[in-house]
This record gives sequence, structure tokens and C-alpha cells, in this order.
Amino acid sequence: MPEGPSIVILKEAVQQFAGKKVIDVSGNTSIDIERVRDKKIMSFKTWGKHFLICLDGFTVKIHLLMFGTYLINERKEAIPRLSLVFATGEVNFYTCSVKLLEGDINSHYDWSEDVMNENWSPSKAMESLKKNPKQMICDALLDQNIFSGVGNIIKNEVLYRTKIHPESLVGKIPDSELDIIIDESTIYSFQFLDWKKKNELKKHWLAYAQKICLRCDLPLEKKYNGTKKRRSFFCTNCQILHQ
DNA sequence: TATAATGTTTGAAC
DNA sequence: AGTTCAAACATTAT
Repeated sequence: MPEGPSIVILKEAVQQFAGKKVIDVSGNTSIDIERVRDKKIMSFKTWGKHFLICLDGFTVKIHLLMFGTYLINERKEAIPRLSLVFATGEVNFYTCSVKLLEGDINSHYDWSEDVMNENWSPSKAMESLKKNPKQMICDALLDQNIFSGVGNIIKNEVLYRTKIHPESLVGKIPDSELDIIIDESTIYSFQFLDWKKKNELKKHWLAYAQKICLRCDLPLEKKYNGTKKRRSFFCTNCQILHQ
């Protein structure tokens, strides 16, 4: 379910509960959820794929991992991992990781690493890339401390758009091309957001889960690569391998 | 029905 | 001590 843009959608969907008091809490998470009871939500934030429920003095961090889901003002049969009830409605999370972060949330996150955050810093991303010149770009794009929020779909689409072979070594890719990759990571993430909201994301996939290159009509390669061993879809004819 | 999928952490093994 | 790797978690669509 989740790459960064999907978590932004979640944040927008729960805005109705911002500033509201949690009047009931339940769920099969192992954290001490009673701490949340009767507390007021200060704000909801996201950092990449992390969904953050900020309260006074601590934060509940939710990660939907691969299969996590949520329902707003709705329930399903399964016991929620975490359920928060407000006077005006409720939000239920299933199959996710729930953790507590103590103290000021700003001490836990560098917002400039999140490609969808207003403090996103392309220059910091470039700096980080430079530290690992032997890393493959397919791995670098999935590094949540460089491109927080980017997942396997965004990775594949960005590399296809920028015509860079996923196995290209970061240190061998010209700076001008790295700049374009960094820019596209943000641009595509926001397009992903728009398309996802309209429920038409898949329609716009050019590489991910596709079989034929739209540029040259040759079959796309489909391969697990990088140390992260996530699937890449790419055109060996159109995407340049820098090595 | 077996498989693969928008992900991450953990701890054993090397 | 640093890395690499499989396992674990868990759900749904094809």
C-alpha cells in the first residue's frame, strides 16, 4: 500500500481529528496505548513512509510496511493494531508497525530528507549521494535517509524517466544527471499523489510492472538488483548504464 | 493454489 | 567489528 504519497493522503484524511481528544483507544499493538487515552492530538505529520501522531511530549509512529491498511470512520472484522476513537469519528490501523517516540518530534527526524516535505533539500541529497559512490542508484533511491518516501514504484519510474540504468554506480553518473534524478524524485512523488487521489495511478506507470518500452518498443528487463534486491523494470536500450 | 507485491527490522552467520 | 543474509511480520490480488 504505501510509498510517501500514500501516507500524505492518510495525513490529509485524518485532518478532521487534528486538535481533537482521543476518547477511546484499543488494539493489539504491544505499545502502551493507554498513554494516548484522553489526550489531544497536537498534529499529524509524515516523514516519508512514517505516519506521525503527535501528542504532548510524545509521538505515535505508524509504519504500514508492505500490507498495512487503515479505515476512517469504518471498521473491518480484524482486530485493529491500533484504534483511536474521537467524539466525531475514528481511525483504525491494521497490519502495521506502531512505536512511540519520546520528546520533541523534531529531535527524531531530519525533515530535509523527505522528498515531499517543504524542507526537502536537493543539495543535501546530493551530498549524501556523494558519500557512497560505489552504491547502485537503484539502492540509493530506496535509501530512506536520502530519499525518504521513495519506494519501489517511484524508484522505477524516476529511473525510466531520467533514462538511467538502475545498476548505474552513483559515482559514475554525471552530476547534471544526479540533479535530474533528485528533482524527479520530488516531481514524480507529487504526480503520484495526484494520480493516486484520482485512483488512476497504475494508468500512468511507464516502467513499473510494464512489459514493453514505450520509447523503443523493445521488451523491458525485469530483474532483482542492488543490495536491496528489489525488482527493477528497465530498458537496456534506452537507460544508460554508468559504470 | 502458489506466488509475488508500493517495506523494514532483527539477529544469526560469515 | 563490519557485512550480508534469511527470517519474520502479515494481506491480498493474480
